[in-house]
Amino acid sequence: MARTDKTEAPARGRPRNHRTHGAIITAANEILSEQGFAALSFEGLAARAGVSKTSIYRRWSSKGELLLDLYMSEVSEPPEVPGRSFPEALEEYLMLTVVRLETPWWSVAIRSLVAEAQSDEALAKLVRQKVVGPRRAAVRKLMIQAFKQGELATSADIEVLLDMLFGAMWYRLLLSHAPFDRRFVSDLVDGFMDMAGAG
Amino acid sequence: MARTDKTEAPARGRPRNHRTHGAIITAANEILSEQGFAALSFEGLAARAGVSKTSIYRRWSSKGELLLDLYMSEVSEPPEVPGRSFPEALEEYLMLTVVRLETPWWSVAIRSLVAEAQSDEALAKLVRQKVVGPRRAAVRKLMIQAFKQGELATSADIEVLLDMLFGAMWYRLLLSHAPFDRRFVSDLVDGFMDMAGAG
Amino acid sequence: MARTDKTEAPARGRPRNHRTHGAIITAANEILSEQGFAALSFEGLAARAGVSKTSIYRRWSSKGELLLDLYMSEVSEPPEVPGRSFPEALEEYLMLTVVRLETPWWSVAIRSLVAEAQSDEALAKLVRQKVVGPRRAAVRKLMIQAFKQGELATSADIEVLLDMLFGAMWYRLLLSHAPFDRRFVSDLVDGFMDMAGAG
Amino acid sequence: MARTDKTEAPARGRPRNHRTHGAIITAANEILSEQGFAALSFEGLAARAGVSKTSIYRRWSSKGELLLDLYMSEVSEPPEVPGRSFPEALEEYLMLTVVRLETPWWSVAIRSLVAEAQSDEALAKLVRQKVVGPRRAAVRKLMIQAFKQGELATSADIEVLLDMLFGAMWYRLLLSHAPFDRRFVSDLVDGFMDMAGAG
DNA sequence: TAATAAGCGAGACGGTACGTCATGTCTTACA
DNA sequence: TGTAAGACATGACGTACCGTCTCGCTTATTA
Repeated sequence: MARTDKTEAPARGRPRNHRTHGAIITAANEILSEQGFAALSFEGLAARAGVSKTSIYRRWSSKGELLLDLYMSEVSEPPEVPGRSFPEALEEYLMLTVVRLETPWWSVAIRSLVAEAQSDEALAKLVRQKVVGPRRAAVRKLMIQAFKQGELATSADIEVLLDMLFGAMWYRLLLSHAPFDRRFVSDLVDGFMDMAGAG
Repeated sequence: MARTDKTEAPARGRPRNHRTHGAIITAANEILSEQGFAALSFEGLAARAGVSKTSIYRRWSSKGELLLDLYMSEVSEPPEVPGRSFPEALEEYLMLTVVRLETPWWSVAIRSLVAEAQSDEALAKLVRQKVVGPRRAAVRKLMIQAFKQGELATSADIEVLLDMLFGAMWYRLLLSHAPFDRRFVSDLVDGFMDMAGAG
Repeated sequence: MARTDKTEAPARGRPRNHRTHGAIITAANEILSEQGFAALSFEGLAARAGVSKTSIYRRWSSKGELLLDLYMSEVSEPPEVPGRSFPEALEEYLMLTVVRLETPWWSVAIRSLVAEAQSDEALAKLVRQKVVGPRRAAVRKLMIQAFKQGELATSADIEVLLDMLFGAMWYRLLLSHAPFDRRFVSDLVDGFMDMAGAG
Repeated sequence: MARTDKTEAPARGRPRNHRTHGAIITAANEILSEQGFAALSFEGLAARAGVSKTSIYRRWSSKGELLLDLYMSEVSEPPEVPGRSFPEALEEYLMLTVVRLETPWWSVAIRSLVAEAQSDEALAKLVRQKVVGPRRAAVRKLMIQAFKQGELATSADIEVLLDMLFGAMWYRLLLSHAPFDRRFVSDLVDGFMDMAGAG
């Protein structure tokens, strides 16, 4: 995360130039799209953005932090659409991810994020907080409601149910043994409801 | 994979020295255990193994290839134990993975392998062939038998069922949002049987 | 030549460290004296000088360039001593070279410089500019004066005369078929005056 | 020199294959013509000639030795043409060298030979024996005859005279400060005769 | 005719060095 | 204090050659 997020900021000395900031973000996104995360170096990024390395290090201390920032800056909260049945709501929610990942940038970003997190515990923690947690929370909320309304009927642990749903998604995304597409989400939700649905 | 796997060589030139080979493997395993995959460089590996860089490049063209070889050389086929019920066989099979991953070396190896594969399609393909595929095949076989014997009763696609089971495993392993332990496997199998089991 | 010779830099960024510079020069001179030019590698030089390879490459792009710099930094202009006859002045001038080359360092340096220039046209050009040209100019000046004052009497082209004198010097130096010593210079000047002198 | 030149040769074991020999020579000449001596490596040469490195090392222990062999194999003795005046004979002799060096191959070969000899005393000795010595001997012979016949009149040491003539040639060849061409040889001989000739 | 000896290609091997790239830190002048 | 520029030590990259070696095989001479 950008280090200025410390909220205080009494603003001493020369203020940060937001054009510098933007140039870095833009260049990073371009490199990510064109060559992937492995090709993203602070050195090359500085050159492409026309910015000094110092200015980048001042904002992010690792490639992972920068990557997470890029990722987060693009995510927006899904609109709550009430009045749906559980399977509809679930499919709609999961579909958002699939649709997003049809854009190569997103695919590269999220896969790199997880890859990077394997050897960077700080980043891993952030990923759990910013990416994994909120999604589980959203679906957990849907599930609890569905249990209440009798749409779900299983004695399995709800956390395990979340693991099975999201796990299947990440599994296809990261291991690529089969397509990660709308059809898959549809099948996944159908299969899940077939097993866990009431009736 | 080591490049000598090109089927049958007619044995020309000076043969490979298996001591050299062994020294590399040993040193690589040590570095992996002690410092992790990020600290594994061909340069340092050569120094530690007392071997020239050329001798390493001759065998593996990337760190990922080497890593997969290290991984594969340690895997052994699980003994077939007949006469079990499906949930017992499934739990036993999945438990093998959990037990293995209690050793830090295994955890580092497999997580690095997947991380590396995110930006190396050739490696990704090998991982699917050597790691993902056989495991799915093994459990698929168990499932088919279970369906026949009436232990499983669901109309969900079998591939989706595999995605949910293995997905949950990988998800906990790679995202670490919750413990990846024996308890988890037990809960997972219980939950799965609760939903998909007959009766 | 060191790359900073680009006229006047407006001094941007961190300035070059002259201690780094000095350490390189010193180490290079030592290696040259002790082991000769063939043993001079950028790798070894960096190690000996306690300096990074980058810092060397930043200054010189080839061993030849560095060598010329080492050579030039040691050369000083010969003092003009007026009131001599032409043969005395000539002998004194050429003798300076012989005396210098009695030191092994000089011999190694200049011979390596010419050797290197055989396959490096950029270096060859520099050698002509910095080494060959000034020496010819100095002796050409003496000759013109000698012609004016009647000390030389020959209709041979002055450039050819220079070729014969300097050529004889380089020939003995590079081919080593006979000693390159004070006696030789003395004989050379005597022979030259015997043929080209007036009277 | 090829190591088999030891004259004895009771010929045991499998005899050398002259096609192998020829392939090496041919390839070496090609590389020399196309890319120069600096680009000539035993490794690359073996590949180009379709020959093993061993086969090359068996014949020549260094690039210099090989180069001298290439050079010598192309040289033929100049035909003695009697009945000429000294300046005519001298010019004809020196002109042979100039003409030969108009071919790039020759220029590269001889310049590389001298360059290499600067750091390889064994090669230097061979060059003196095979290249420098015979040429000096030939012209020395001409000079002695010329002195006897009154065509030369100078008290300068004959060795110094040879140094001036050949020195001027090598000087232009190796330092390239001025053209090394027929015009130069003509001027050189003219200048020399102007100074040293009788009358 | 068998033994012996060398030639030969292929290619492994431990080395050394290459020239480049990226890291993260630093130092400077200027804003 | 931010910034661009760039120096710096470090360390790794992947490649090229070096000169030596070890193989299987071939081609000669000698016993």
